[in-house]
Amino acid sequence: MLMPLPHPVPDPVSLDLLQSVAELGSIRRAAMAHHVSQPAASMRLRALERTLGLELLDRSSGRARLTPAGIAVVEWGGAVLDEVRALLMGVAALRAEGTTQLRLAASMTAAEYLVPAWLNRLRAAEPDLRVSLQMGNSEHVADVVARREADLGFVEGDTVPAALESKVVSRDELVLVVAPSHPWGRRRKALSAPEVAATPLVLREPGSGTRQVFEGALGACGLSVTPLVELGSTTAIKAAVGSGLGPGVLSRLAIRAEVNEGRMVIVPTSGFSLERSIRAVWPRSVVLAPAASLLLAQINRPNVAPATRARPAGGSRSSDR
Amino acid sequence: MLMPLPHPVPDPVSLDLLQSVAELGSIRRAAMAHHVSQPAASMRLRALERTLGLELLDRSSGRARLTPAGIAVVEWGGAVLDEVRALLMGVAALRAEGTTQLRLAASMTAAEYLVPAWLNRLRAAEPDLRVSLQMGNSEHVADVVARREADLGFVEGDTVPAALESKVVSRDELVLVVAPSHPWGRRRKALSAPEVAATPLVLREPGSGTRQVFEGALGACGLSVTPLVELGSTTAIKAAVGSGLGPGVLSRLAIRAEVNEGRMVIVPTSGFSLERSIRAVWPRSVVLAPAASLLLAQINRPNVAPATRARPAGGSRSSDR
DNA sequence: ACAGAGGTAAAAGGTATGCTTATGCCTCTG
DNA sequence: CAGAGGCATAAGCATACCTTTTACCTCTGT
Repeated sequence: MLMPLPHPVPDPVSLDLLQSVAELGSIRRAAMAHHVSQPAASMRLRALERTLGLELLDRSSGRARLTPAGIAVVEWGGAVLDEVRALLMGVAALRAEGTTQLRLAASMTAAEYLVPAWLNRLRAAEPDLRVSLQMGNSEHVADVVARREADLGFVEGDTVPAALESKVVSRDELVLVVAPSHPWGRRRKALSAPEVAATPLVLREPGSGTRQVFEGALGACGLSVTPLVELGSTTAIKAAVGSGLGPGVLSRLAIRAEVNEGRMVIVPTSGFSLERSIRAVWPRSVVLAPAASLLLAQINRPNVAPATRARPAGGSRSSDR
Repeated sequence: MLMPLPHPVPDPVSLDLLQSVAELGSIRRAAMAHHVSQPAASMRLRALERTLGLELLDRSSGRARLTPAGIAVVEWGGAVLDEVRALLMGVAALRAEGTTQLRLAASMTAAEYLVPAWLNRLRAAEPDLRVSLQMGNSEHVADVVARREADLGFVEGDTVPAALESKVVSRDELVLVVAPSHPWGRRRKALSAPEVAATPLVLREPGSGTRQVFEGALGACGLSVTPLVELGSTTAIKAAVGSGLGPGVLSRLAIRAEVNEGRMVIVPTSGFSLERSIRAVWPRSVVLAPAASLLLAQINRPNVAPATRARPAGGSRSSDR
């Protein structure tokens, strides 16, 4: 089970303020940018230094200058703030009901793991674009798009209604994961379908989408699953697997961070496929809404470091800043 | 210039509490895990719902259950919390002075962008390992390691003292970046060295490491730089370039998030190289400290999704969860 | 050398937020 | 139908935060 956060937690607002100090070069200007008085900013920064136990600013020369530790905290805090912004983008989209220029509908997996990042990217090109997001299962999404209640949808799977145009934008796959301490944690040889079927697993409850996909894949081999425990949420499964209860089955997207940070290990399997595409879908016979086509372009333009470039060996998300 | 965070900012502690509700299935147990009373937890969660403007929990059935929006916020919040944890790992390492089992020394670039992720990974294998981190320029790091005041160091460049063993663990590179709105934002043809030298650029101040490297690379072509403005911090340059002031020169590691989210664009260049290795270094004639070799193993074990697997097209860090 | 400007810290007062304990209501279960 | 588990409300208290005012410090330019 994942531990709660240790007690002295830095406040995002204070980290943001420190960010502004780094950008603007003085506490006074940072305070103005945040619409607070200068003493308030000074106090916040001092409180931040106290909770972190580090001297972030050198005030001895009149003007406040960042210490080396301060520079590091600015960078690390920037990563925190980026995630906060992504969360806020997602929340704003979920909340927006009327007065939106781009109405999205997405399956749970796409909405949870992909959409906020895309929105964050879209914001760079169109800061004032209002976006709304509707979540549901893939059929619901296709339905909503077909009825023109959403401009663009994101669904899992390769079967889309004939009335919809579609394009693959990402992939997902269910994978078998264990805690690093598990005997399978260092296994290199792929597990066969019968071996997987014979193993008691931490699974979602019957009827859930991932459970159905998993049962279907094993069923295609004439096998059935043997649940160890059945839990109602992805997070609960992560916690159970992470605590060493047993192997679990989860979406690869859902455990990317855990795997990158070494908190979980993917066990290779063979003999059955749990891969699914994630597709953008939109009404055929209709011109794509301008904002929707812009979003699609943003998603597809691989404006990132070339794939030939090695990712840092550690590869954790924190290094992605 | 990067805008300050919008006003209603979710509290990490509340997000962590919501995480525990998702894991444990009830507000009461989440409250116990966080060592607060049940009403306090209930109030925090209600406050979180108010600030986000979303209904996260369905309390109508006695037991509190996550709504679809709640599930999404749990996942998005998890990304925030991972970054917070990485920051706390880094801060703890910076603060730790005595009583540590692993003493690290790292150049600024490595410490800012790589070390916290590695520490986060190390924590999964050895949760109780105490790590200390010292920051400095590459010569200082090599010095500290040679004097046995650190067990392991991370430096930039390919020249290491003969007394030290070394191993490449990552790469870095200075790149030319512009705002997406800049004419060069869509340029595909690489800029030549003379073109770069003729362009007024946003640069670090003379004497800084990145400035020296950049001047050296152009100097090797018989050219010199033409500064547009000179700023004292990476963050200030990011802000200036992002606001469209002009092209800037920064470490690729420093702008990974901005590029992934489309807030900045890397302009291809040719004719001069600004690449550098990042190497781990340790004393030759000495057995590597056990914790140090464990860390090295963690860094090198590519226990992540296979590189052959397509990353999500959007590729922002938020999608890395 | 000196005056002015810009920048930061300290003190005092008022407001708001958060936590705790005690208590009541609701919903499932047997 | 009774009991248990779980969540919300209420009252009281402590703490944290922001604001304004004031004072000290450090650079800069004449």
